Amino acid sequence: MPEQLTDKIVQLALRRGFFNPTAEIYRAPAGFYDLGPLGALVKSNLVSFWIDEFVRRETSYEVFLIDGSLILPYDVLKASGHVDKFSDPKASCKSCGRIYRVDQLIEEALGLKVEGKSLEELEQIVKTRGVRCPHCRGELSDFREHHLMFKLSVGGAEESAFLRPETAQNIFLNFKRITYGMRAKLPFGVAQVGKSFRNEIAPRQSVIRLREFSQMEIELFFAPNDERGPRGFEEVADTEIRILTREEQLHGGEEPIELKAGDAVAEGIVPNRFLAYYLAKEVRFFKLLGIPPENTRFRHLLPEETPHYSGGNFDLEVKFSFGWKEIVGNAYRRDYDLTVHSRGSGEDLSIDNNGVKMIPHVVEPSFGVERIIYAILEHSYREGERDWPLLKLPRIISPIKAAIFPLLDRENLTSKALDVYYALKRSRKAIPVYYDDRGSIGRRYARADEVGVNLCITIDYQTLQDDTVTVRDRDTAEQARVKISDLEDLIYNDMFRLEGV
RNA sequence: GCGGCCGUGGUCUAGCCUGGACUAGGACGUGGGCUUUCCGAGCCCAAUACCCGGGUUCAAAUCCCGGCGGCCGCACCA
Repeated sequence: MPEQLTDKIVQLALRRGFFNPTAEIYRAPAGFYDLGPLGALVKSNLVSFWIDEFVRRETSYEVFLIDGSLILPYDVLKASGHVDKFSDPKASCKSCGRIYRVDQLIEEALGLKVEGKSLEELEQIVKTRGVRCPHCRGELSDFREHHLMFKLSVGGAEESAFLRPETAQNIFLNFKRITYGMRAKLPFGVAQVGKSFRNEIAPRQSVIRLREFSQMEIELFFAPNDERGPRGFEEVADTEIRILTREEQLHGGEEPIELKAGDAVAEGIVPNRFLAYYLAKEVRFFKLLGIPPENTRFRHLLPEETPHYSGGNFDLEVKFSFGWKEIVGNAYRRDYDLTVHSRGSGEDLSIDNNGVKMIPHVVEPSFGVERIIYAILEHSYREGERDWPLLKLPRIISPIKAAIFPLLDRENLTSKALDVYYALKRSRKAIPVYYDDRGSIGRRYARADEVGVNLCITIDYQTLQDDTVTVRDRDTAEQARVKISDLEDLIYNDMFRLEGV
């Protein structure tokens, strides 16, 4: 059985410090991962790049970046619907201890539809109809709700609260202040990057399904009757997007249709231009991250997969070695969130749009950070191009931008190399670099390639004569000789080199 | 959460079935030393492992039970 790509990526991640299970030395519960030194750099680079592309350099409307609390009071999540929707009724068998989902047990045993019934009602049904453990016929007891949210109690009064199950809620909670404080006019966006928490039953696949994970999200607020869409929509209207339609899925098909973002709206497949704008933007974003469009598709979620208020959800799925997997969720949530929070809080969250009072609609692209990191790793991993593995990370994402090597471990070369290294370290540009003089030069190139170091700088005997060094490019392995005085700018410019668009 | 398979240094693994000679072997990697004038060269030295707990036994990496973790399938996945 050949070794799978996922195994290789996970091994590399462990070995070289990209990520590893949390509290490994204690064998802690699954679903938590720490980013190591290189992983932390990759994440920080990815987040910065995303903020650049979706917030700072956004010219179609204003996007405000906020940073909200991870702990949210019970009432917020009750109003949003999470308290009710994010829990499953469970019970355990008195004699064998197995745990079951009560609703499924009843449906299987009695063929009854019990959706929407309360825990107490379900317990009644089990008791009166004599539903028993399917495994050992034991009596069922200990009926309780399994929350997919982590429950907390806050302060002396032990007020009930949860770790947020998505970043989005903070944005709705801050909506009124942002519209006032920033004098925001529709359309405008609010972005947030941060942790979310879901107490998954079975977290799996390393960093793909976590109980604690990071999201990069935008809530884009707009007037529902705004058919012009974002400023500059024309610029992205020709972008080809690949959509796995509902019809195709109903036939069990896997083939996406390909059409222009503008046409997708015109043909009524994508509900509005704001959503289509993001779909097009995402295609470009991931292309820059080394994930080609042909390895992506937008899956139009089926009606039963989306909440009743959804105006259409399109998951951006990427082709991994183990199959297609969602890495961005794009949801048209209409006015649901602001409406329920108006009702829940008693605060009027409508907005004055050119003299008309209204509750704006919202489109929400939500990016899963860890999944994207994993996708980038898989798509940049190369075997066979060299005698060792090579990680062709996008240059802007790679954790280390340059490595400094003396050609040989000789005093005159190492001291010169360290001079170059410290000069780069001290630079105001704060470029991540490292110094290595261990083993042969070839081995050092191999070590650098394996973690995607963009450039390798070698100090040789000629350096001692004329203050020039060789610069080796990771992707071509070609070398150029450059002046030491030009190095800082060269490395700095190189790390912003984008390929793909 | 259910079912199946699995858990040996940093990584991959040999050994487990058929308990004892296992002071647990190897490869790669790592640290140190020598060597080395541009793509994992070579030599020497060193450190590091039987997931945790209980049981059976004169004796457990090996057999049994439980926990934790991993993989796969089902379920779940705003």
